[in-house]
Amino acid sequence: MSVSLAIQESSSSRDRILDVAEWLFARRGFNGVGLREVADQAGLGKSSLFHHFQTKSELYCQVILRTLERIRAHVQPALDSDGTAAGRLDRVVDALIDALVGDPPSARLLLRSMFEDEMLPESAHELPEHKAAECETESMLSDFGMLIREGIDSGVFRRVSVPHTIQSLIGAIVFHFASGELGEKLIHSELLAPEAVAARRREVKDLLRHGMVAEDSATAGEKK
Amino acid sequence: MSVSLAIQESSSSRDRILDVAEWLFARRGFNGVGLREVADQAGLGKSSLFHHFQTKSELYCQVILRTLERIRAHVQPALDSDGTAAGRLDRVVDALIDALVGDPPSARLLLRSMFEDEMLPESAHELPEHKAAECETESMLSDFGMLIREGIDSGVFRRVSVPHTIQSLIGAIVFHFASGELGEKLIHSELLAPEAVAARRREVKDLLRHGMVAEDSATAGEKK
DNA sequence: GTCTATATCACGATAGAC
DNA sequence: GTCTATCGTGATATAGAC
Repeated sequence: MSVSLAIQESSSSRDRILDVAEWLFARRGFNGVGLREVADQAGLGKSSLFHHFQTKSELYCQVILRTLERIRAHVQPALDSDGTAAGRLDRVVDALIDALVGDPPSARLLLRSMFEDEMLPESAHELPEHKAAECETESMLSDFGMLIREGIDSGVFRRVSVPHTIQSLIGAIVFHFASGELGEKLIHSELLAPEAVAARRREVKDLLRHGMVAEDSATAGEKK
Repeated sequence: MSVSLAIQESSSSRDRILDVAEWLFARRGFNGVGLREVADQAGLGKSSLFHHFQTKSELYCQVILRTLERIRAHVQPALDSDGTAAGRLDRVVDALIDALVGDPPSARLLLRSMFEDEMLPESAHELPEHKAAECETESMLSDFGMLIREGIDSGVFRRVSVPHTIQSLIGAIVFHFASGELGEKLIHSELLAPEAVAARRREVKDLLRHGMVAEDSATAGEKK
């Protein structure tokens, strides 16, 4: 309906295909999307796709890789910024949310890609795009980990488990923006509405800072 | 390989089909699973499935519903328990983790089901199993919300956003156990290994209690 | 680069014997 | 309740004209 639209009329066929495929793969997954539908929405015949991408897997992997690189581009300045680990983590959270909001299908696409690897054909795992995507993922998770580790070592953060904290961050951020109808029913708003995005930023960062417990200054150390 | 196995030889055909389908749908999604494969692994011919389930959609919806009901059965006692909202929330977290760990495919299955609804055929949305599953989901989210609301009203929790906190909880808990290879690479352990599960319980509950910041008793109120 | 036409295959579902 | 056989469809991918 109003979901898939425009996509830019003045771009190259290749970019139009990638844009259409990104939306479709995000909403219905690798196996749920037919190249016929991609071709139609990109304004081409089905066979024309194979002049731009040799296989469906290659198209898929290029979509994933492009999304990861966009996120990296958003997050890198925050990682490189100055200040305490806590301040930088806040900026990373903001940058990650910026990236996901600026590329609406990306949250779902990434969440799906995390557990749809095994339903790609064997051959897809040999594609350079696939390996590059894996590498980019590892690299970003590693950078997040180093930031958290630095925060612990400098005494700014508790002695959290670094990998578990990364998992919680991904869960709290990426999952939220991937949650679609379920999330929108919960928050009674579109996930990408400006106030909803602002609220999400605030809630995630406050949760990271204070947890859920009220007035921990007064009762800290007493509980547990 | 070592993933799909045994499944109980002494159960009814119907239960074997449900068990096999649960594993397969969890790993590859609705469109990624063929009834041929379900039948093979259940030890039946493909056509025999249609004597137990009229359509693939019906099989899928019954798998989802069964999973939701198992989770409800685990979580209900925690919701009904006594004590502060904080204590009950801890028990709910534990119960939810118990449920996900006790039914290994369930985390992925649920995460997938949250955004695979729209790739089911139209007819599936009219199935009683589908409506029951939607109802069960809403009901459980509502119960979580009431618990958090009560914690805020009684002054135990900060004035968090209830729906956003639910989203963070789902993200931190369900996503983690659905994250598969990615999560296992991060934590350097199988997700369901007892120590890994114990660590996850601890990390999630500590994050809810204290956030990430160290020694908030000393610096509370100074930041922001 | 894009098209039409087609090859090949797997899918969900049905019919009907046993 | 399970089977074999089959129908109709839509998938990825290819061949080759324009």
